[in-house]
Amino acid sequence: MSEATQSLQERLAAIIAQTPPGMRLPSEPDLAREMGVSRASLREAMRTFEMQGMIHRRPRAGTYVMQPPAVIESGLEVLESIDTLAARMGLPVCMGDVSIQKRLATREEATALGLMESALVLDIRRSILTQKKAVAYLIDVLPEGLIGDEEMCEFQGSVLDLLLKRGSPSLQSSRCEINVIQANRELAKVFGIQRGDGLLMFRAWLYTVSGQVIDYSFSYFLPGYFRFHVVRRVGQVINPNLNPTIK
Amino acid sequence: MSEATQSLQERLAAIIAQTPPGMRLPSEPDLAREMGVSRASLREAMRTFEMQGMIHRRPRAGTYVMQPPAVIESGLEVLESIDTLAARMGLPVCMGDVSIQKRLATREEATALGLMESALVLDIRRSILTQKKAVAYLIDVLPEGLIGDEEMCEFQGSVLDLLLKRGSPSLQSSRCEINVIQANRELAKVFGIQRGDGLLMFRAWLYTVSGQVIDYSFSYFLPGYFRFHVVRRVGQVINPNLNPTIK
DNA sequence: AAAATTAATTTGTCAGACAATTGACGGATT
DNA sequence: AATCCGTCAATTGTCTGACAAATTAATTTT
Repeated sequence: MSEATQSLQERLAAIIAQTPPGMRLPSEPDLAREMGVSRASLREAMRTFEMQGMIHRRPRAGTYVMQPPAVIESGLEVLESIDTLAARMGLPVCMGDVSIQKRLATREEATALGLMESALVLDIRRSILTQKKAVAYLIDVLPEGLIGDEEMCEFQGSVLDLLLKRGSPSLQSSRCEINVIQANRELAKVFGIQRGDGLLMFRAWLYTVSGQVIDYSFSYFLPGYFRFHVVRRVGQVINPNLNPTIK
Repeated sequence: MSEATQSLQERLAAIIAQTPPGMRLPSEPDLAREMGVSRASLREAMRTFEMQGMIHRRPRAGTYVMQPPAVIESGLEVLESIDTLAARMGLPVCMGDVSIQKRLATREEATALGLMESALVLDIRRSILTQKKAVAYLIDVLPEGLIGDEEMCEFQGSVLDLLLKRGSPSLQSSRCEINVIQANRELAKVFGIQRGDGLLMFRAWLYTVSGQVIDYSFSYFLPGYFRFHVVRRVGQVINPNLNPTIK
């Protein structure tokens, strides 16, 4: 997305945010003039927010600001590191023991990352502490060689943040599977809980824009310390039958 | 969204789906001519799919079809009933015991639904069985009077499907909070598990287009029978500071 | 005062145009 | 023969101006 477009979207977002829910926005010609862009460009940006359910366009009547369904952007649909999340939730956290090792990929990991079975992977494990108590345990598995040793030195606790900061390869999205598991011995020890106690688990595949998986991760969370949510939409997403020639 | 717009989006979705990932789409003038719409309209539709990450537009180079990140539309971001989900996953399910009662709202429920503390609510509880084993337990709390008695007769197991079928009030989205809890006595009995065993829990607020909550629900899932996932995007969502005049 | 008519708005769509940059092609150079 | 470089068509981003259809407000009529 171009910079100008980004700027237009941000400015429009601000205008929408400053308009009380239920109120009508200025008409498109007025708003376009006011913002110094053409009506066509404005309409494209409008479509963005219509997709997000932030505005509702009634033909020949006007464009209305919707009641914000809580906070549309603060849910799981936006990918951010646990550290960033914890910081935003006001939870004072620090990184516990870090374990970094190179090893052979398991079959599961090789499949997930699209590697040969004998490939080497980088295994990064660390816990997140709050008040000296582990509340999250994160395991990232990446193809070996992706991150240089000198880069590893400035590892702050988040593989995602490191990749984002580096800027390459460009990341697109993460597929995150949500599960509940019973703590095994390793996890029980990490969290100081009983074996068999329930833990929230995310299994995630991090995709680049080219569609490759460059991070396969497991995240375990002690119940009660994190609050994840998703905004689910009522049938707005167009759902074509996916590429039959490839499938 | 108008019907013509819907049609254009569906046709464009089909074209995108039929184009192998990585390939370039026809240029905008060509595609617009081919589809019989103006370039401006086509670009608005394009923006929709760019938002979804299905295409990538490179200025002065072309529009490229992205590798579909697994199935973008089958995650939690689309709101569908457990019954619909189970059916799609090929899980043969049936509805277990149903309990419907009118009662006074608890303080928590009154807050969630925006009702007076002494208001009446409709409490619907039911379990979902597969092979005579409970795998999910659903509790919906709605304002009393929203659903008529005659409508309750054709209750098939999903409040959401009932509301969607009726069409009014128009639903917009659901805010779904994800948690893990330890089974209490009631839940242990329902699922036939031990007290303290971990369960996946969704707490959800169902919003109408006018921003009102019309369903406050708790859903409990036995681990292993359902697979929920979310596609998380890397910073595409514009995040304005929400309405300061209202907040 | 109420109803009917009229006029002004507003979104949806279209056609045509220009700018800036990319990427491929051909030619020149080493 | 291989490489480098300039040229040029192609493509997206953006703009201007316009019209249709329906809604909404204002005006007129009964």
